[in-house]
Amino acid sequence: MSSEKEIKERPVLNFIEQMIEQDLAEGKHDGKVLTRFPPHPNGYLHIGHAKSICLNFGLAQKYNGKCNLRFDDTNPEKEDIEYINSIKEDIKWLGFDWDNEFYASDYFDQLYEYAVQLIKAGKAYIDENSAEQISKERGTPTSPGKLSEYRDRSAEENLSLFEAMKNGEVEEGKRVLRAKIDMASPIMQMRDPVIYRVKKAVHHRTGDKWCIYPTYDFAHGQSDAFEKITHSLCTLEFASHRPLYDWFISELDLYPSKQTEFARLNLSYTVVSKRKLKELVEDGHVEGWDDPRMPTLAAIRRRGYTAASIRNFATKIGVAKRDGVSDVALLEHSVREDLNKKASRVLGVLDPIKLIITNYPEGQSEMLPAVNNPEDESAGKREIPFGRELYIERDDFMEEPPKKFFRLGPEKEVRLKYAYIVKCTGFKKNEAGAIEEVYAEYDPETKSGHDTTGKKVKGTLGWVSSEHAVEAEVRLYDRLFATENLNDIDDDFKNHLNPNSLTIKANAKVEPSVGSMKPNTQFQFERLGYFIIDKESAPDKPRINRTVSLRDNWAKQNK
RNA sequence: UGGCCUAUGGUGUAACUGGCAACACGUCUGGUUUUGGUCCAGAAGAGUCUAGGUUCGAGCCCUAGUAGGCCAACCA
Repeated sequence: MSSEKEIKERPVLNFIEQMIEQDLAEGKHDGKVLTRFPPHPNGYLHIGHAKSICLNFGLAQKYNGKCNLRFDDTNPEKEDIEYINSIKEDIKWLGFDWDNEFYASDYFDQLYEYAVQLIKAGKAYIDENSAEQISKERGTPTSPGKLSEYRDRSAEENLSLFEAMKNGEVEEGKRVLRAKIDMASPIMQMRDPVIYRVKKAVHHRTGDKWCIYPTYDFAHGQSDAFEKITHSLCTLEFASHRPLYDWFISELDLYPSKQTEFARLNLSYTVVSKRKLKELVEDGHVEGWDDPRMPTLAAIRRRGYTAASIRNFATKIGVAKRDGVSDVALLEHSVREDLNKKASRVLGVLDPIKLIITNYPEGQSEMLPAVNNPEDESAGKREIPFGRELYIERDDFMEEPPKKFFRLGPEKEVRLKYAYIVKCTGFKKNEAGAIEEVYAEYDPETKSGHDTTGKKVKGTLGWVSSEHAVEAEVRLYDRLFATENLNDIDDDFKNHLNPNSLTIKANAKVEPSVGSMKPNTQFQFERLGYFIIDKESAPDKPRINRTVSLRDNWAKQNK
């Protein structure tokens, strides 16, 4: 019995946690765990980065370690300070804080010294071939490369040539520093990789101090080592760089940080690639990087996803080496789960039609108490106005309803949430044949909370008093793409965009309390979904974004 | 004529390191409900890529295949 219990309670560890616990058990790194999140400040963070952030910061928390934020800024041509700020904002929003804020550029001096050291040891040389020539001589994965004609220069000559590079005496593309390793290696990265190149660009931090910059391979591993990172986690595509990562650590006798690769996140019905996202923005398929349909953290936040829901999602998808596609349904489940407990409920009508209670006195209205959150009693109550003329959802009335339709139709009875039971007595159509008004009679004895009739109805409808309603613009978002797995296609991914990813309900009617909500307030429109007041909402006409719809068994049945 | 990685329900992960394949999402039933939400109860769905081998016993180990991914930027 006890063993059975132990099994159940045994924590499920991913392969990285298993490795760390083994390292800890063996007393490696003095029992320390130091990770880092190393973004390249050349774009906005997306949900895939969130996985990495949760992993790196989460590991540090779990094992009482630390996690650095390090900007991998080795290419001044592509980087921008704007991105640095947005990256920091996103990480903080996700609920994490870094131990140190570092930049690869902090290490440029040291890196330069290491390059010199390599040259002196005969382990690096200046190549004067063009990029094209170098590429050609590198060979292919199945055939060995050719030795560069410059490979065997003396250390002295390399040194002075390198110094000339550093001093700005060399044009871009004319000379590079290469590590001298093995041009026949089956690992392409080991075929004398370029480790320094000339770039006469102003760096956002070092200004014009340098006109040569280290490549990723010469900067990343060393930066890890300088910071004494114990576990350097990166995505699968860097696996073939690991031998080189280790080579530098060994040749330069550095702290033995260990690189471990895990599968990046793929999400169904969207793309998670900076390049592709950029294309969507630039081609105008979305309104910007924070268009709520985008998988960027800025967009997700604007859409109304909570940080907790993203963290929970990251936990649920786990970490492994096999690359697959996670289901957005799990992401959606994660927000619903979080918001169900936190979001206040309000009434709103997206696609309004009039409902007139013909036996309710004209000019009269009353305030009715409504529960703010049935999942959280402490959220309290509020009062909402009821009157003779209401708006209800167009979908909630059918002229010829099927038997399982629990809403309004001729002769049908429903409860108006927090109010009365009403019975439909008729309706009016316009010339086009669309329903314009629905008529009903209410039973005063069925007032919510005071119903003495014992009457039972199958359906409950949301409504808004037309006299008191606030008009709002509601944006309904659907999946950005119509294709589930965008990795499987062989045509342009933009052909798979979902044409209905955005629906704007320009004249939604919402209960008065919504009118005074501040931007970024989240709530549930009962029976409809979770929503957020957009950050650019206008006070006179709220702009509201739908985060996610509620699960809807009725809609499912009717598919 | 290469190297590295991966393969478990529809999806994502587990399987105490060799002992009846589990959890979550999704799907489907039923119940509760003044949200067709939540919640509760339950069901279906894989025999672990294939073929051999080791073993009393293999998803885990070995061999050979197969399939997929990554590697040939002066990107990261």
